[in-house]
Amino acid sequence: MKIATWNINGVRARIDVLVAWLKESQPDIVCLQEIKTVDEGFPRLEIEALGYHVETHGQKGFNGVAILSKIRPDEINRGLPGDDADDQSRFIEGVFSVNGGAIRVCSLYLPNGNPIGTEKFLYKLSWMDRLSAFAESRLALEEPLILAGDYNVIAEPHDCWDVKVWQNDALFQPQTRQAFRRLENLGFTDAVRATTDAAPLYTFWDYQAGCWQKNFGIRIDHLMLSPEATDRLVSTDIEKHVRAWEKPSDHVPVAARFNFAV
DNA sequence: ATGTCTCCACGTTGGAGA
Repeated sequence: MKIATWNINGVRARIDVLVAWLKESQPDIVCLQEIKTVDEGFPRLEIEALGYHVETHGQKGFNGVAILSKIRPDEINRGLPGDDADDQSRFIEGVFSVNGGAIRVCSLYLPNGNPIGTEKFLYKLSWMDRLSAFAESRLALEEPLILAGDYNVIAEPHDCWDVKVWQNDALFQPQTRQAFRRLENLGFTDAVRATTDAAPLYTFWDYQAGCWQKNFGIRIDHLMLSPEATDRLVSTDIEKHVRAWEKPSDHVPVAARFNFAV
C-alpha cells in the first residue's frame, strides 16, 4: 500500500497537475494540504473519476486539508482536538480497514509560525502541543498510525540548504525542533529517515530567486509513523521530478510503501 | 535582498499569506 502526502498549494489551480500525478504515481491514500478552498469548491469529480474517495476539511482562501483514498474510509474526523476556538482547517483523520484491522491516516498542515515573536509563532507551538497530545492518545490504540503532512519544521540542519538563512525562521527555531522531537520521543518514526541516510533531501523549493534551479530547498513534509506502522514500512520516495512540471506546487509529493494488504 | 505564487475582495489591482 502506497500512502503519500503533498502540499498542493491550491487544489483548484493545481487540478491538472494533481490528476497527472495520481495517474503516474498510483497512490492508495493521499494526504493533501493547502487545498485553499471550501469543501464545495474541491474539484471532486475529476478525482472521483480516477477511482478515489474524497474527504475534505476546507476553508475559504487559506489552509484546508483532504484525504483521497482508493478504499472507502470507515470513519473521518475533522479538526485537531484541544482547542474549540481554533477555526483553521489544518487536520483530518481517516480510518481504513486492512487485513481485517484498522489503520489511521492523518493529513496535517502545521502552522508556518512566522514571524517569530508574534501570536503566529505561539499558535504554531500550541498547535504542536495539541498534536503531541493527540498522537499520545492514539498510541494507546496500538494501531498503525500515519501522521502525514506539511509540518513546517526543519528537523535537522541537513534538512535545509543553508542554516544561516533559516536560523531566524519559525521553521528552524529550537522550540519548533524540540516540539517535533517530542513526537519522536513518543515513539513516532520519520519514514524517510528510517529508509535512507542520504542528505540533503528536500521536499520544498521556494518559487522565488531560482531556488529550484539552485537546489535551495528544505525538507518539511514528513510521514511520522507509530511503531505498528513502522513495522510495516517498506520504502519511501520523495517524488522530486514533479517540481519540474508545468505550474508545479512549491512542495513535492512524499510517499511511503507499507506491506498492509487491503 | 525579498526576485513568485494563490487566493480574495466594495475586484480588472493590491494585500495577505507562505
